[in-house]
Amino acid sequence: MSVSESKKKDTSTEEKIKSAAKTVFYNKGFAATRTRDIAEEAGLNLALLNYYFRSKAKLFEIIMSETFVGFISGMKVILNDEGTSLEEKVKIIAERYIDFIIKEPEIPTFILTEIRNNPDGLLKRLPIREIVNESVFIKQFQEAVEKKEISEPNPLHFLMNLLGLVVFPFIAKPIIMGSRNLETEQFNNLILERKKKIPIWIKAMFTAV
Amino acid sequence: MSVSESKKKDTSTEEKIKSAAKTVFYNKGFAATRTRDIAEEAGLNLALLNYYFRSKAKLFEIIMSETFVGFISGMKVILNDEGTSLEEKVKIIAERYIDFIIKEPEIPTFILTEIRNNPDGLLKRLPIREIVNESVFIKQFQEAVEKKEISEPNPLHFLMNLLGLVVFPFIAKPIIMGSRNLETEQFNNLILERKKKIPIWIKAMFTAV
DNA sequence: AAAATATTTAATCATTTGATTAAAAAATTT
DNA sequence: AAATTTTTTAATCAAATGATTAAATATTTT
Repeated sequence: MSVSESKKKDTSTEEKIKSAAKTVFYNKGFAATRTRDIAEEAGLNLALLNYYFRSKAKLFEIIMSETFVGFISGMKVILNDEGTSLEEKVKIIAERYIDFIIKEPEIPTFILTEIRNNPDGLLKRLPIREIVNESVFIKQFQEAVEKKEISEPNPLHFLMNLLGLVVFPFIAKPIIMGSRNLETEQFNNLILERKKKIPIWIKAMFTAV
Repeated sequence: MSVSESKKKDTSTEEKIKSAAKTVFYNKGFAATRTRDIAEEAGLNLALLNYYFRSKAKLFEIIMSETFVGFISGMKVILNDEGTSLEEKVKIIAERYIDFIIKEPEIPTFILTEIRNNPDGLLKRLPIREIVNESVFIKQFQEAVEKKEISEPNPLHFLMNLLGLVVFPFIAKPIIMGSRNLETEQFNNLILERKKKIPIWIKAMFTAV
């Protein structure tokens, strides 16, 4: 494939629609999104949407799948790395996910609200159960509990706290920004501080005294 | 007002509509809710909705206001109590909010998603700025920082972490329940454990060594 | 270049959905 | 009990919205 071909594909109509759909779906959710919003965002005729993707639902399905896979699949790899300690895993998750979400800050709210509207359908696709039940992380956690290095026996609390610390500020972003009249840059700086702080906080929370 | 009158009012058509609207709006959000869903949930004719509340938007407005006030106003009182220490405030917030949300678990997601869809309009109504900038809590926090009892100088991190630990599990509820095939009761037990744990975690995170 | 195929557009359809209306029924007042 | 007011219902409207179609344009293949 030539350079011009690949460039052409990047900005092809199909890609334009997908990109516009992402933007609109992320910000408004499925129900509040009009197909006309997507067409307008893409600068294209409405009929192209159905020409390329057959229906709003199908298009959404594609966006959602890609988003979920992009968000969660990395997690599985990190949590199954035999070469990193528990502490290192926390560090890597905090850093990578904060960087990832800063680039696409609407994703957490998007995922959580769309799962609310269709829990069964979407959850089947995500390897959450494997992560929580069979991962290297879980083994390491249980070992640490046995060695009394960790005071909390339930790994679910550990994961909830870690993900909560990482993700919650993005979900509450409008409230946080409104509470102190922050601009996006200030908000992002606040969040970036947390890349270093979260691993320290988690360590303080869970290491047995 | 007689007993029968008050009982009648509790189950009056207007109350039935409000109650049904709460249920449907909480679970699906404004955009995904059809006025017909509300009428059906209430077991009433669709036209009654407009007869009593004039429009879907007006009805939503009422539900939302009541929900927001109920959720946040208590917080302001707790954080402005001169008679409780920082540590006690954390304990009270964790306990009260977990009890509150267990009764209406959809509220956090409802609030956060509806704020996303209309940040300016709704945030004006909430006394977030006063809480974060002028509360007794803030004074106590700053004193503790000066006395080097607390290592983290920014109260926003403290509040984000506290609220994140309390609220995030409810937002991620479908994922958490799906991850281990939990029933609602098991999920609630997991959450109830956190009433005691969160104050301990917060203390561990923030007390200077 | 001609033919065939793929893409795009404008117009239109059918359904959904928020809202209204006029009449019926119920409750309240006189 | 009659008159009046309030509440409820069934039918319908109008706008929004997802989707389709047929024709026009562009691209690719022969």
